[in-house]
Amino acid sequence: MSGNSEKRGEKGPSIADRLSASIKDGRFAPGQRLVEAELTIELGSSRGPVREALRKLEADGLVELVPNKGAMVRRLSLAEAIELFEIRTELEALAARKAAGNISDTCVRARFEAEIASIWRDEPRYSTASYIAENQTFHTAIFTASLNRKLARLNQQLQLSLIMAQIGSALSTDTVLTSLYEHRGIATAILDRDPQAADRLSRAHMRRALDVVQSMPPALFRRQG
Amino acid sequence: MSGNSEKRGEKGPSIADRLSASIKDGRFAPGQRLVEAELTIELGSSRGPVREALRKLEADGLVELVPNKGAMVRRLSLAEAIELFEIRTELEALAARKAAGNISDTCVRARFEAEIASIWRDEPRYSTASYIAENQTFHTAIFTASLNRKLARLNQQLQLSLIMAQIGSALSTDTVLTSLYEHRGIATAILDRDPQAADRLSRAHMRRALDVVQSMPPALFRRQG
DNA sequence: AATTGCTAAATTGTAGGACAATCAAAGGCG
DNA sequence: CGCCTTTGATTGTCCTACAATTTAGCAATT
Repeated sequence: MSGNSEKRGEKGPSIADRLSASIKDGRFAPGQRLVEAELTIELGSSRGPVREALRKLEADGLVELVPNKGAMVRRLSLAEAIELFEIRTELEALAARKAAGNISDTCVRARFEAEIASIWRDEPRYSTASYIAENQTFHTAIFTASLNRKLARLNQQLQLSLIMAQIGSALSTDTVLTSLYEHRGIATAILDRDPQAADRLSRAHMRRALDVVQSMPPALFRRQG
Repeated sequence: MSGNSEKRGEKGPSIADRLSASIKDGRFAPGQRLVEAELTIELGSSRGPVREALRKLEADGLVELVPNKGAMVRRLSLAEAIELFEIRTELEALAARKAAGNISDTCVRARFEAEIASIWRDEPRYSTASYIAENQTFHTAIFTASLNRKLARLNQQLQLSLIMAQIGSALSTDTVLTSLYEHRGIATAILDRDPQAADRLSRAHMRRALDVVQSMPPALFRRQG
């Protein structure tokens, strides 16, 4: 029953990676059920690996797993989004402080500058999708520069991508522009080796982003929060 | 090949729970290899569930999974322990602040007081093992009182239990006593609805605990860190 | 003697089939 | 109309088998 035989020879991305990509792309919509048998066919694999992949994605917070019911693409309630923002505020501020402390290292600085280069572009951001990607890249760059691997891993688990996927469509160009300016401020503080400013600006950025999220139409979130 | 047939009727703890308990108890030593076939016999299950359990424990940071090599009980390097402390400091301070803010709620207060009751006992702590358990209970109580479920889940993933299991044997009674007094200070600040004090005392507690960890013999940690 | 190369064993990764356990909906009955 | 039973779908688990990979041991060469 191996409909596709093209994957024998190559070591392509793992099952979990492919599923993860499908979710982030929106190919699987939030709330959609993920039936093991279907994924087995879709991914050309067997139930064992599919189950393991689902467990991994659950740990990453991308899917919700209900015993004896199955898996579905996770959809955050407003309350959950707020909880995530609270945590993220602290971790992001910590990462920004540490990044500012590490930025004297030539290697760290070079990599950081390269990764955030796109924020200095002045052309307006027409596509919210591309802004979401840029936003993700920027925040990840800070966590990378913190040189705390566990912190960088937690960044993945805090589902910024999920939140953005849920509210992204409702972002105004104004919001995007403000966010961009704040990014520049944070980046400048880090490059200036100013941990205090990096901490302060990072927290201000998160607070404003939370305000934006809270002003979104409730329909974007799962009810019962 | 079901050596044990006692689990058919009852819904006892899951495979992952039993493995997790075995690791935290120290029945499986840090660094020990966990071979799927052996666990299959030991747990009276089959390879499928065992593999899924190992994946879950990896996500919780209890075991290390190397592709095509297998699983081993995780052993932290000193650098990893320090990274975890950095993160934990921020999250614990956040949890303490929020707990202090929520403690006016009668329900939250009652539960919190019940869970931390043991810290008011004045008898000396002879057994480090029981102190480790008491310590874990105390910190978990704070995270619970924060009413941020994601935060409570992260608490589990920050492997306080692993760190304690590694260094526990080398703890002095002096250290234990100091820690106990600091716990009382934090608890008092929370019960007094004083977020600022809870934040400050929590950070001080973590800083001192980190100092203790850093003064431990390096042999307790995995090298290459 | 040390190093290299090869074979063999051990272990993981995956496939596929089978069946019990559980949940959700459909239908029958008072 | 509401409650109960049945039925179907899906997950949870077990089993076997085999390919892929790593590890260890042995042999041969330098």
